[in-house]
Amino acid sequence: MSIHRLARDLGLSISTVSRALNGYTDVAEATRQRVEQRARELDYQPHAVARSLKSGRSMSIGVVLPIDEVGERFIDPMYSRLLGAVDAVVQDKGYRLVATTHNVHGAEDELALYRRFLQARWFDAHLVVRTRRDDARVALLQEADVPFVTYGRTVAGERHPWVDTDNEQAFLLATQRQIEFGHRHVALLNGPEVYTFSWLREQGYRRALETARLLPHAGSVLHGDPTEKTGYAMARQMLAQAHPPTALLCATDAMAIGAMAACREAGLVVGRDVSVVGYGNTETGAFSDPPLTTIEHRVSDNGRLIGQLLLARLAGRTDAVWHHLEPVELVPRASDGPLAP
Amino acid sequence: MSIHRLARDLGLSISTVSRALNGYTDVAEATRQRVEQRARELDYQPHAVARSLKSGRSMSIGVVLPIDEVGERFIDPMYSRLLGAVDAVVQDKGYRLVATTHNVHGAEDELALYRRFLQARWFDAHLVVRTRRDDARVALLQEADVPFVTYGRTVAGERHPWVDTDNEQAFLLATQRQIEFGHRHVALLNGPEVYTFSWLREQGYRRALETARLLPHAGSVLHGDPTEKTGYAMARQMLAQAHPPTALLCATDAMAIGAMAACREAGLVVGRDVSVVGYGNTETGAFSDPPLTTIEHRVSDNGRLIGQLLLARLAGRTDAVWHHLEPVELVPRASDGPLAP
DNA sequence: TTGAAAGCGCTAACAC
DNA sequence: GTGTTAGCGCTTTCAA
Repeated sequence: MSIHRLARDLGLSISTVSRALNGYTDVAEATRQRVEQRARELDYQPHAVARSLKSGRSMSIGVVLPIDEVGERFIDPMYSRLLGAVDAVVQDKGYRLVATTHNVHGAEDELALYRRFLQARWFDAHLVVRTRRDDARVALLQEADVPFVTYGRTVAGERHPWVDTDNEQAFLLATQRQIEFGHRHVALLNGPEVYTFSWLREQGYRRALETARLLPHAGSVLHGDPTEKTGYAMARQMLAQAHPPTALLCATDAMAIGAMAACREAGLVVGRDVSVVGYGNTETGAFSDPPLTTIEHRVSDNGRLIGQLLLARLAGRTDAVWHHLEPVELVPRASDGPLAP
Repeated sequence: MSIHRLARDLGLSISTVSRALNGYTDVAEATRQRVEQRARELDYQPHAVARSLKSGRSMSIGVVLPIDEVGERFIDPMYSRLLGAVDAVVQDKGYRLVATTHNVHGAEDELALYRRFLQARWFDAHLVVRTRRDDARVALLQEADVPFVTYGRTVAGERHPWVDTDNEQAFLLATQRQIEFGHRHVALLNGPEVYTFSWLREQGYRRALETARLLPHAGSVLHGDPTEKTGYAMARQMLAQAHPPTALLCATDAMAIGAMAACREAGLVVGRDVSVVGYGNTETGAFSDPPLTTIEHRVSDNGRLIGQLLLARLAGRTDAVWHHLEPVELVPRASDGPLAP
């Protein structure tokens, strides 16, 4: 059903039909009624592509989701919550958040993918996740002058809108807590080094140690994928040291689940012999044994704010709040505790 | 950079440029070289929307992902693996899998969303996930005569392409195993009743009981969201019965994690006093305490096959294998075992 | 081998 | 208040 057929059916010109349907005032009320009625009956929907070509806007916002090396899994399930919240907000203005995947080890590199999207004008705006400190995607988007918001900061942060959780504060809190528990050797099982969030978390960790006049032990910071498997492997490596750490701070709850398994395997009781802390406050952590001490980072709130920022940019507004650092909260549970004497 | 500007820059007509770039043979080789060279230099990309309007194809495949009641989370993280695999396959033919979300409790119902997509011709093909036995989306897609593949079966299964895991066999295996362990009261903590997979799993469960000449106890099948929280709540309810079950089969690993927490809370040792089995073979289950006995269901293989089926349908081929029931495998670990005497 | 021109379905300026 | 018409950027027929 095209506007052409609808117009013919009604004995009107297509322009009149178009105007009736798009809320123009210079259409007789009776005509509008008739058109709307018939459009509903015939289940008419304007052809999205044709409308886009004419208007120059696709009414969709793109986000590229990273897939890990085996091409089988979004790096972190929390993206689900983030995207759901963004979508809910932008929907009100007729926009749609559409997600595509990028296989980290696929043929095309991520930057080329962005370039294609930008030049083909696929999206009216972009959401960039999993930022790097020096992020080429940001440079690309800035150059193309297309609206975008990043989830996570970059070194160019003052020149683009971003929303982020306070990663530094999160690991400052977690580290301080272990120090207060009497731990002197605290290890950080961090995420991949290239990402801003990993860098910030390490900053928080180091700052807490410094404040307590502790020196980070050699080899007490490891980097790797935020998965159970990696958390397990890292924890094993840590515990095999001559002087193993007594507290393990993990970049995600998933890593902490893996780390706890390694501790059990080494005959340690988590929460008594060794402290383990996660990040993300997932349900899994809440129901693990022992329940996982973790960091709550309100992903949905971040998503909603990102949605609002995107809408503001799409509306050409530059006066909206450009940056938001979401505070975090430590959720104390049973996986950490005082250093055993 | 439009084809117009590129043509002007080259001193050629846009039609010649178009043909040179699209592999037509009636273009002088020298001209083609020159055009391709310059296009690369100027980083020309055809406008995706314009091309779509002309060709009638968007080169994208849509999938609508369900978001749960709080609008914050894809119902199941395994979708990530599925979509990654599908995307990897269809990319080879220039297609792109794009995911949009649907909030189960949002303003617009899912069917209306599909109707909009179909009439606006957003996608060349659709992937339908989380099927119901009588699925209105399937009827809609069939009526619209647009290529689609479902992940999961429907009652109309013989008339549309689908890929599914053998849910029935999975729970037949899991139930049989408990019966062999000596359990006589096996409970099923199932997913939401409306979905085909829940129905099939219950079929498998009942079939195993019947074969062993056991009657399912009253109230030994519950339905709910596939989350840790729900698994926990259901298990609590089960264990509070006068004659509680000694084995709990869960629709997902996440539910099983929750169920195990409830067992611990009731003072039961999982794997000794009570059996718990999950489904999905997630990393979390592998590293839980005790490690979770579960069902492996090769999501990525399914995704690859779905991709191939979609491509076949998009190419107008109807001779391709239309249905695929992927076999499952039970992964024995320590969360279940012989009935304590 | 190349260029002119039609047209995909729609919106919006302009004419009546 | 309504119709005619010119594009949006591209592909593809047709004529040269």
